[in-house]
Amino acid sequence: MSIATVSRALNTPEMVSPATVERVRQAVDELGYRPNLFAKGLLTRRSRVIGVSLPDIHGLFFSELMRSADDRACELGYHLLVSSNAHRADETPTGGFALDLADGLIVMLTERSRVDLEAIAALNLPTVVVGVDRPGLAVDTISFDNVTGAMSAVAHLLEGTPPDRCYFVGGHVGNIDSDERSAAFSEALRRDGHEPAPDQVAHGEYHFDWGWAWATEMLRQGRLRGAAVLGGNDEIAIGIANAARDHGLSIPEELRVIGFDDSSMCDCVRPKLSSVRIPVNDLGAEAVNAIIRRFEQPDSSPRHSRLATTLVRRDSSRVGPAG
Amino acid sequence: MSIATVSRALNTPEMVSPATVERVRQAVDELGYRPNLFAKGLLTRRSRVIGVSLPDIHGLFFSELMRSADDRACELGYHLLVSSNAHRADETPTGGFALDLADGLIVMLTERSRVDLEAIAALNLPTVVVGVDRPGLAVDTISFDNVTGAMSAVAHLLEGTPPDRCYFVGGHVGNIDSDERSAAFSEALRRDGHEPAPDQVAHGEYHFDWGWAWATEMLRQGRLRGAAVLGGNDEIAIGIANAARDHGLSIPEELRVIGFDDSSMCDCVRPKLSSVRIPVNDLGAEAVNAIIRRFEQPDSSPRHSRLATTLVRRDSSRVGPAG
DNA sequence: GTGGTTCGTGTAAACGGTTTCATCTGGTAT
DNA sequence: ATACCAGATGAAACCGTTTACACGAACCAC
Repeated sequence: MSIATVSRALNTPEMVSPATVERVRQAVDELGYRPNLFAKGLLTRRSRVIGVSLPDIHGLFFSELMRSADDRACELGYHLLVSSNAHRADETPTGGFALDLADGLIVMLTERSRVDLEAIAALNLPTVVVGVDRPGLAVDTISFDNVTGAMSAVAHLLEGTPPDRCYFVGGHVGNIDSDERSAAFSEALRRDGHEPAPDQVAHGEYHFDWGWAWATEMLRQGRLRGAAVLGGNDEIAIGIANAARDHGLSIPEELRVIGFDDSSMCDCVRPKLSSVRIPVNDLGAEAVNAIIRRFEQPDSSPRHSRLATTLVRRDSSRVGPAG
Repeated sequence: MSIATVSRALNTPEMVSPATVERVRQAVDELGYRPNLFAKGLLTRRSRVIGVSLPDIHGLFFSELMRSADDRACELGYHLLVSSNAHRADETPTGGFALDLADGLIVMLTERSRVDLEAIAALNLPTVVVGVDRPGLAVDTISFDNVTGAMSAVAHLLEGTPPDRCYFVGGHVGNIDSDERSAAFSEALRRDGHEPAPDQVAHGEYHFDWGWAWATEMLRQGRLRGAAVLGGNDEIAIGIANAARDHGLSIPEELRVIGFDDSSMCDCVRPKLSSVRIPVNDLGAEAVNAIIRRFEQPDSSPRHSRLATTLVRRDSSRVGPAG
C-alpha cells in the first residue's frame, strides 16, 4: 500500500475502498501514527491555529475574552496561539510573534499609541482587530459601544445627583476605551445642559489604587459626599467605594458609584456594584467567527461590528431606599 | 547566490562572509521575506511553541498563571499554544489538541478524575504537569504546597478561636487542591488535639455563591458567630464574609475568615481578606523553565518541585484591635 | 471484441527550508 | 613551484505530507 493511499484514506475516505480505509485505520491505531503537522502545513498552508495578541493576558476581562475565543475556536476545530504585546513596545503589534504558523490573527488593542494597524494589514494574513473601530481600515474590526453604555450610566447617575456633582474617573489618557468613556461622559452631561468642569473628569490607571487615591483626595477636600462617580472600570469604582467606606461615607446614600465591565467582582463587593456590561463572551466568539469568515471569503469587504453595552443596576448607585 | 547561502546567512552568520550577510539582510528587508515555519519545523523538528492545557482559562488564578508562563516563554523566544481541557471530558487530557506542533506540553490538572497521566506520558513529548505531585511518575511535576499553607492558616485561626469553632469550606470533592487543603485542615486540628467533627469540613464549588450559601445556612442555625473559617479559595471566603456582613456580623470581631490563593481581590474587599498566598508567578515561569530544561536534557530523571505557600495576614482574621 | 467510463491505487513532483558534502578560491608554508 | 589548508559557496539530498497524473481492472454499451 502506498503513502498516497494512506493519505487519502485519512483525509478523503470516500476516494478509497472501504476495506482499505479499515486496514489503514487499524494500522494507525496499532502504530500510534500521528501525521506530521509541519509537513501538512507546508503543503496545505493551513494549520488550524489562530494567533491571538492581547495587550495583557492578565485580568478578568482578558481572561474571559480568551475563554470565549478558545471555546469557539475549539468548536470549530481551531487552536489559539497567544501572546501579550504590551511589554513588547519595541516590536510590531503582532509581537515579533513568530506566528507565521497561524492561519489568521486576532489582535486586541487598547492603546491608541500602539495602533499600528497599517503594519498589521501589511502582513496580509487574515486579521481581525478587537477593541478599535476605524471604519476606513481594510481589516475587520469588532469593538463594543462604550458611548451608549457610558451615556446610560450617566443618565442613571443624573436620576439622583445634579450634573455638577457627577464625576468620571478613568484609566490613563491614550487608552482607547477610557478615552471613549470619558468623552461620552462629558457629552452626556452637555446634553443635559451642563458643561462639565475640568475636575469632573480624572485620569489615572485601571487599578484599585488609583480609584482609592482619587477618592481619598476628594474626601480630604470634602467634595465627595453627595457625589456620583462613574469609574473607568470596576476596579477603579471599587477602589473609590472602598475609600469612601473607609472614611465613613455610606453607599449609595452619600456616594453613588457605577463601574465599567461588569466583572464578576460586582456581585461580590458590598454594596453590589452597578456596572456597564460589556459582552465579553460575544466579543471573543465573534472575533473567532470573523476570522473564520475571512478564511472562507478572503476578499469580502471588511466588516466593522460594534457590540452593545448595557447598564446593570445594582445597589451601589441606587436612588432611594433599598429594594 | 544560492538558497543554501541565504539559509546560512540567516541562521549561522559566522559561517558566511560579512559582505554576503549584509547583502542577504538587505534583500530580506526589501522583499519582506519571512521564512516558512512549516518547512523549518519539518526539518528541524522544532517550532519554539509550547502547548499549554488548562482546566479552564478563566479566572484570576489561571490568568495569572498564563501571564507568567507567557512572559517567561517570551523571554526565551517561545510562544504558547493554549487550550482548556475542562469541557472536553471525552477526550485525552491533551485535549484532542492537534498540538503536535508544540515542542513540549504544560498540562495543568486540578481534578483527580481527569488525571490520566499515563496517557500524557505516552505522547513522549517533553511534558510538565502542573498542580499534581506524584513522585513516582515519569514526567516532571510542579505543584505548590497546600499543606503547609493550610496548616499555618489553621494555626492562625487557633490563635483566637477554639478548635471546635473552626471550619473549612472547600471546593468539590475530587478537586486536588481542595482535597489537600481539606485534609491539611483536619490534620492541623488533630495535631492541636481536636478531632474535627464532620460538619467542620464542607465541600461545594469554588464560587462566591457556595460560600454565601454555606454561611447563610450556618447563620440560620445560629452557629456562625464566634467561628473562624478557612475558605477553599478567595471567592468562597468572600462569599462567606458577605453573607456574614449581610446578616450584621462584624468581621473579624464576630467571624474570622481566611481565603486561599491571595488573589488581587483580597486587598479590595472590606475588611481586607487574609489569604494563603500561592506563588502563581513562579508556577508559570517554573513550568516553562522545566520544559526548556527537558528540551536540553531529555533524559534527565524527572524532577518534582513543590513551591511554598505562605499565609498573608490581613484584617479579616485579625485577633484583637485593629492595627 | 472494442472503446469509453468509473473506480481504486501507485508514481512522482511539489512544498520551502536545512544540512552534508563537494568544489572553488586565495593564502601560506615548504 | 608545489602542497596544503581554511573559509566561502554551490549542488543536491532530505524532512513527511498532499495531489496531479498515469495506470490497470472491472464494468457497460454498442
